Amino acid sequence: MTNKSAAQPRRRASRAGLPPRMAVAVDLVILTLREDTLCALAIERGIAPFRGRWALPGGFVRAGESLEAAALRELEEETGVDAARAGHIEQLATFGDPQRDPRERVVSVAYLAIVPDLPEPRAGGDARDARVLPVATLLSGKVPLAFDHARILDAGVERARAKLEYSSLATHFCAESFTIHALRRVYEAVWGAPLDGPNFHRKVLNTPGFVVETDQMSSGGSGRPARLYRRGGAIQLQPPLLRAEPRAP
Amino acid sequence: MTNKSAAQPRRRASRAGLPPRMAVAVDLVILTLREDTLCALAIERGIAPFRGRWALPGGFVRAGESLEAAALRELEEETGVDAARAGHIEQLATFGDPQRDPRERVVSVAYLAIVPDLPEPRAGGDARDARVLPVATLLSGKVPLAFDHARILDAGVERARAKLEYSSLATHFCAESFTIHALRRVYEAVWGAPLDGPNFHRKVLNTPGFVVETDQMSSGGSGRPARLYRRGGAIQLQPPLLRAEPRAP
DNA sequence: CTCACTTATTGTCAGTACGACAATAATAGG
DNA sequence: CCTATTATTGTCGTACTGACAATAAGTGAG
Repeated sequence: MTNKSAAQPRRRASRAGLPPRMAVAVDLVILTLREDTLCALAIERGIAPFRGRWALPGGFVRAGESLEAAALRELEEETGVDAARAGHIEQLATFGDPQRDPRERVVSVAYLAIVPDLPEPRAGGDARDARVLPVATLLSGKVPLAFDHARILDAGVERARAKLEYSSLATHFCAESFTIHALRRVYEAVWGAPLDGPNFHRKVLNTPGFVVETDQMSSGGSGRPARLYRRGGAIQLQPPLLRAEPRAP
Repeated sequence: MTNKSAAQPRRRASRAGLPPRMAVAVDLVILTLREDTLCALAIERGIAPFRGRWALPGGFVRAGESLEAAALRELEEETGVDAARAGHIEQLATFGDPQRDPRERVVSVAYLAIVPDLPEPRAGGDARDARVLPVATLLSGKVPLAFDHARILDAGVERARAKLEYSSLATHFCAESFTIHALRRVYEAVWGAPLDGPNFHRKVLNTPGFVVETDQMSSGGSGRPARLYRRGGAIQLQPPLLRAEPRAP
């Protein structure tokens, strides 16, 4: 050890000269609504490590491929959904604990994707099975997730919850056109709390650029038909749709 | 192209077997207030590439070192501020464009740090100079930043602006104890807009857990002495301190 | 010591937004 | 035609907001 400082008079030499190389992966939190329940795509791993455990879809970033491109490629590989059909995709956070992958150092950049009407996935590649499962099930601990994927999923769900307040993210859970009621069910599913129908209705319509009216109405259901709306141009909601805390009497 | 699928019967084989390794770095957006102006720490690079250009402080992640540990280590190396004295540090985003570093593929995880009373930095290591410069100057384009650091800095400033609304981040720009006026100057500097003093005062005191009263008063200035407060336990502000849009008459 | 000046803090007030909930509208099914 | 069901609009009291006036409590000049 005595030769260490002698060989490296500049204390940063080892860092600047020889940074360690690491594998870089992307993992995806793909959220969708199934029967008014917030669900995420999960993969049953067919190979070690964590063989047989559920995990988030993901894979390694290729040489010359941007992080976003890797995320979109994985999204399409695992779900068949291309970038156009994905409602929304954004970077979530990066997880780089030295021990998070038992094989070797892997730094994983997590992405959050929202897909309306996610098709039933098919297993393929390293996956033994692939399913859309309720987020509550995946986070309950009864089905332990591989790696640190429980933390990643939790971060994704929290991000979605927060962004519903001040962005138009909720519309990306819906199809091209939707009713205000459907939009409210998105909020209720993601937040896990009921909202007052009439007040929600008014707030959405009073938020400029959130939704735009179409001349079509919903059909088929029981009760009065509802007007259909499309996503408006707004990205940020002004004013935000804050989570209501019940008023004290 | 015809031999591509023939050579790889399993389309994932190359990915699962041989992920490319990349250098992983952390870059820091270190924000502080100097004379009511939002400033960031910048380094004048002493080595190629971008020699002579200003850049954000940062460095490579070491083997066996977590991302957060690398960020804290760089923070201390560049400013002498240890984790305890840093008001706040959080992961910002990860930048991984294949071309962002001309030498080789480098994936950089950016961190946002808030430091009250940032000491005047000293140049060292690869840096020819180190200074605390106004964010407006750094983002004006007059002093082009190295790599994609302008984007990173912009992301950091935007994060800080957003978080002032719904978190107690602003208190981390202040020293241990501070006046409401000082807190307001933080908001005004970061948002770049003046706020109404009396209304701000009331809002801060009506937000539970934002600040806690001390029994001390400010001294020395002209005018009535102000009560000193400390950071409260709240992390999220409920209700949030929304950026006021001027009321239409 | 008194007064002008400066800054901190509290008050006032009208307009607005919100949550709770009532009322009305529009369809389907019997 | 009647009822059940859902959509949409109204009502109302409270709370909050922004604009700004008023008061409190120091400093420094003379």
